[in-house]
Amino acid sequence: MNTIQYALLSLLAREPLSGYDMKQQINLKINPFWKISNNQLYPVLGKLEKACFIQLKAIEQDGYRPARKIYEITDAGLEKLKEWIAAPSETDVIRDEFTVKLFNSWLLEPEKMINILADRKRQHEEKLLLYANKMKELAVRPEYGDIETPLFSTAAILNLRMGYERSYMEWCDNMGMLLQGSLDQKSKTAKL
Amino acid sequence: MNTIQYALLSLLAREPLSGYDMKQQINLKINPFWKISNNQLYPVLGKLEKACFIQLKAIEQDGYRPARKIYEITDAGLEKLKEWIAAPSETDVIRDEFTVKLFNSWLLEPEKMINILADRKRQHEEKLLLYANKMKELAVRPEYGDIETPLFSTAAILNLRMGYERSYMEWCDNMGMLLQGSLDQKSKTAKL
DNA sequence: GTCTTCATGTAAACGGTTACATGATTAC
DNA sequence: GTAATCATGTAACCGTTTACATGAAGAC
Repeated sequence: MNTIQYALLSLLAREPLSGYDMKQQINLKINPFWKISNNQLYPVLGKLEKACFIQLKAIEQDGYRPARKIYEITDAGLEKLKEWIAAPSETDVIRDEFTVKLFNSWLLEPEKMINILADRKRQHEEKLLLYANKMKELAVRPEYGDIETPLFSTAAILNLRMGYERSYMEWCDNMGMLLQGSLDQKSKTAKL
Repeated sequence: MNTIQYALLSLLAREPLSGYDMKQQINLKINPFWKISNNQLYPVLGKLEKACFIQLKAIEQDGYRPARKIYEITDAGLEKLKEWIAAPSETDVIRDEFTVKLFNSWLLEPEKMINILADRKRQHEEKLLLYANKMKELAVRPEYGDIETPLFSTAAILNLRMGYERSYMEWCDNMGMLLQGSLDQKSKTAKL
């Protein structure tokens, strides 16, 4: 059992869903947390069904549209999931392409680097706004604040990711100022 | 060309290295930024050599030890690397197993969750200390502060990761207090 | 006598991405 | 008439992990 399989169980622990729904939720709604493609999704659903952690609940047909295979989690699946979440996790290696580029920033003219940092900040600001908007949507729901509802967990993830985006933005600012300061000093020395 | 190949070029842009050295630097020294296994490393080195982005500089033999194949970056490789770092990057999806577990925190007793959060905070504190120590090592070097040296880029990555660890720790604290507050209120109501 | 380090490499399997396929409908 | 949405699925490939192999020296 790998993380993506537990992610699917996590979704079904909240409500019965079709494969299509799960993909949407992972890629869009729960976007801060994982990603999945069709090719992974359908075989993995098959595996989970074979292992009796999920089962087909219904097949919905809405007019001309393709049939929707709705899955639900089984008792065994819920048990498996609960076991997993209680087990300790290592901190994962963050593989961020930008960091590798940053490792080479000394090869770049400071002026270019300042622009790249400004761009980068904008990207993280966008994400922050996205999360903030999702948070606003959650805050008006009546269960908001109740720690025993799924909503609480979703809000917790959003909070975590908002903290990440804010710290990234702060870093962009600091780096930008550092480089700018270095440039200013250089032009001063050149004048003298 | 994928990120790991550019990561190897990045290392060779600083100094000639053997495959073994590169693995050590990626997995240990530059731990905050990527990871590589033998199976990926040696075929990828072969590819880079074939593409003429790196070349064999020397074969060192130190007594009984296996021969070290020292590689260096070519002009073409440096050019390719510079092109890449100037090109814009998307923000990568952060795949963190813990986040998926967090998505299920509503299934867990708050007491257990409080413990998990305390553990998690400890993990990130350890990483923060690790980065802080590396930073101290860099700070005493004479080139420190000069934005045109590799050291500056390394320090920038450490700064970024330290910000990440700090924001994670802060979030752990906030989440812990929220849960604790909710528990206290519950026991109060129970007494009345 | 077993474990670790140095240094190269390979085999097999799993995880994940990109692209394609179907077929009806709605939107521009 | 082209593109997007809904909903399932497959083929081929690339990226990554785990495990194994060699062989000599030094540490416990």
